[in-house]
Amino acid sequence: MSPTEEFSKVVREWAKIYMHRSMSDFKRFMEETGLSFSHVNILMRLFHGGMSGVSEIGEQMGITNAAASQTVDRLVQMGMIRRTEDPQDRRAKKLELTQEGRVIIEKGVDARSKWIENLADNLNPDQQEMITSALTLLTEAALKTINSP
Amino acid sequence: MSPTEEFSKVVREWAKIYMHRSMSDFKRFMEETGLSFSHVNILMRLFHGGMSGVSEIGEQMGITNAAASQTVDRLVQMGMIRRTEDPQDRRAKKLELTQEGRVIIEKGVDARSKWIENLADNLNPDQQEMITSALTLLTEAALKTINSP
DNA sequence: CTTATTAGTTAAGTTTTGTTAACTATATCT
DNA sequence: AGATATAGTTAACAAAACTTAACTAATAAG
Repeated sequence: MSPTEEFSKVVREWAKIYMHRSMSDFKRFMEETGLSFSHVNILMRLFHGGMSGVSEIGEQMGITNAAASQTVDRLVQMGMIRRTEDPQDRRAKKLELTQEGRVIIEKGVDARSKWIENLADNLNPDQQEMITSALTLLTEAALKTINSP
Repeated sequence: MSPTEEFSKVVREWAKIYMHRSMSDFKRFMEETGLSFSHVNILMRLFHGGMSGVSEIGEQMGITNAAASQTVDRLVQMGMIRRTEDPQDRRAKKLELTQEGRVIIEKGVDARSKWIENLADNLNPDQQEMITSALTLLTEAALKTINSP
């Protein structure tokens, strides 16, 4: 196997393990909270960096305004999202997580981080440092490909 | 930031980029083929390593036998799966991809690999080698944590 | 000012995906 | 052989997640 093939293979192998773990964590989280994939998706977006409009959510999820409005409404009824009138433009709504919503999502995010910390415990400082440099390199290379698929 | 925190951060950063890319590729693939998440899931499992029973599919997806049977039937009607009687146990069915199914899934898998090869082009041989060692180490460490969450 | 656009909601109906329950056919156990 | 278990299918129905179309309210443009 050529070095590049080897590279390709280990990238895929690591991704397979990481994805498998993330997916099963995600699935368990959905079962525990009674939230659907779309629900978690929306709450995550509000958690990281916030977001204003109902339309924006629809656009990003590739669904109609109406569908987004209904899903958001469901989350409002569950007490996960607070929906208030935007004072700048009173047609629009400002969406943000409630205390309850934030706590639940935080719990999910923390659970995911914990596994990585666990991983670090199985690696000595030199190894951690080497992996850190390697992944930094990889991330930089990936960012370059974003505009050249 | 401590070396371990740095480690944790870059692992998450790389995962974020990789996942984002995988997800949008996956979504596009679903749109192009008209297949649902569950459909692709089943076809992928049959593609990698094959699988026999309808029940096994149900178990792995966390749905009932009946639901698995219906979804499989849908894929048979689409011409993606061939469903034959298992000669060893005539109650059971042997499921495998048809030519058409295999070609479609292969196309999806190839598209995903292509990006990684693209990535390699942005890295010189020394960098590739270093990343290969790092990810091998990381994968090994991850496998150790599987039985100790 | 009045017309058009934009943001969001609501109602009605469809599609997808799942469940439960009843059934067929084969295999296994005693 | 006869009772029981297993693999899968089918029918009837329920829930989730969409869509389209009609509607309200606020803003932007002529």
